[in-house]
Amino acid sequence: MKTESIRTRGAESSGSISVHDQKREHILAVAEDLFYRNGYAGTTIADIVRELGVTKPFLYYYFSSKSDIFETLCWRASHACLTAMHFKPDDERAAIDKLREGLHRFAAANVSYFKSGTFAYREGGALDPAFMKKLRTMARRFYKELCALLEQARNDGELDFDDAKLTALSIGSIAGFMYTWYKPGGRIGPEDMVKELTRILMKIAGAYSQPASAASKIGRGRNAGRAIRNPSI
Amino acid sequence: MKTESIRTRGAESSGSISVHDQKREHILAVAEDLFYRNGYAGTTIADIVRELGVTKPFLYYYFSSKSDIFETLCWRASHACLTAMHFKPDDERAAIDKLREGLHRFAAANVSYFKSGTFAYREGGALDPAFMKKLRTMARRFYKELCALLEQARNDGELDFDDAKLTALSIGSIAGFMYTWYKPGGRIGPEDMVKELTRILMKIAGAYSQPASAASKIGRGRNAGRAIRNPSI
DNA sequence: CCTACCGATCGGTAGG
DNA sequence: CCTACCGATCGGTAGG
Repeated sequence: MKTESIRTRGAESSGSISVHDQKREHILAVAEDLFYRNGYAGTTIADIVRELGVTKPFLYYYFSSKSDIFETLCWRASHACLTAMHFKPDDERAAIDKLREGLHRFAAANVSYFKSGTFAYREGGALDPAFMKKLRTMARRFYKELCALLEQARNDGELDFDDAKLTALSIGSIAGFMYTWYKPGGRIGPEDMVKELTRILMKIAGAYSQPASAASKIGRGRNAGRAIRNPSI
Repeated sequence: MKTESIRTRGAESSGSISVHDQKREHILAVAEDLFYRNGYAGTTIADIVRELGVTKPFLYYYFSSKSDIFETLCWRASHACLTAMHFKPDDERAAIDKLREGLHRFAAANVSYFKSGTFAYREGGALDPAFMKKLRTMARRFYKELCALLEQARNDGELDFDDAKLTALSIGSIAGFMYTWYKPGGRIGPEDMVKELTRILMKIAGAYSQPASAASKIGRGRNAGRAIRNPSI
């Protein structure tokens, strides 16, 4: 497969995965690609088994239904993306540093799960309402955590933005729509893509400065224009 | 069909729309809402006619097929959003000013068509390949025009960004994913939403300063709840 | 784990 | 002979 370079799940990479789980993962990988390309309703069980070279009852031995496969994919990807802003309660770092790390994790998760990361948003009508509710709760927590960090960092004088919620939604949107244009193996490799995306997300938050490695590229002073807008800082 | 949408919109605002076109527009409005909420495959002809309180043959008198309805909606919205960066050849203004106007038009079109603006991306599998090709050509031109303006304005010393294509795609992503969170009648009215979105888009491009008028606070929108369909800028 | 097959529901159209 | 529809049902295909 093409995209497993970034997605390193523990058991899978250590080789201790059972044959049963291997077959399950293969079904999931093929189904993920078909759902990504043709949508939930546009993908039939017959499509999946044809691509796998197996029969329908084979598939139904591993999964109870079409939605079972879809929800498994959906949950994995959404969980990976939406827990990026979780930090341990004893993490005492500055808000701006936690934000930068969290947004980097968020960008990395979205690049890694670019096929299924936003299934929940695009195919909400096809999902079980109870399952959707759990995903919505997780998404709400993500935005709550992101908004809190944004406002803390702004109070610290590190950020410049108007509306926290709208800023957070814009950040989520860049990752959420990435599936329409990102393809692995393109002009920009996955690692550089994550770095660039993180920079753009920090830009939306109105970060005054970038990490030293990136700041060297800027010829014209960033702080000159910003300082005029917010003389209080 | 696809090109008559402009004529229909003009007649709509002047009040001289025929009874035939009124009924056609009513079907489109109901179908747009259902496609938006349940997706293309998740919406049946039976759903649409039930919501309308008519029969299927009534609907098939106005449209030749389910995809005919969908493509009409898709084309209108995509056309409105993706022509935002068109400027007359004799427009001699500075790139930064054209960019700001174009991004404002783009934000306004996406707010106005928040239900159907990104049907083409989410439901590509359901659309006719030839139709999809026309949409992709239009999208490519949008990004080409946007990239050109971005690079011109950067050469003028007005912008600060790394990669033009990635910046343009990020700008498109914010508008493209807005359908997941924007609802008219929310905390921020449509006019303020367009202004704020435009500011955020300019921020991604690395604009050093904002126009004075945009510094106004967002809050109680006067026209909250009324979607702006025809933003003449 | 396959062959064979089901209940239901889909988009689209017949005659009047 | 046209328009604007209605009650009933078509052939094909979906998930299971």
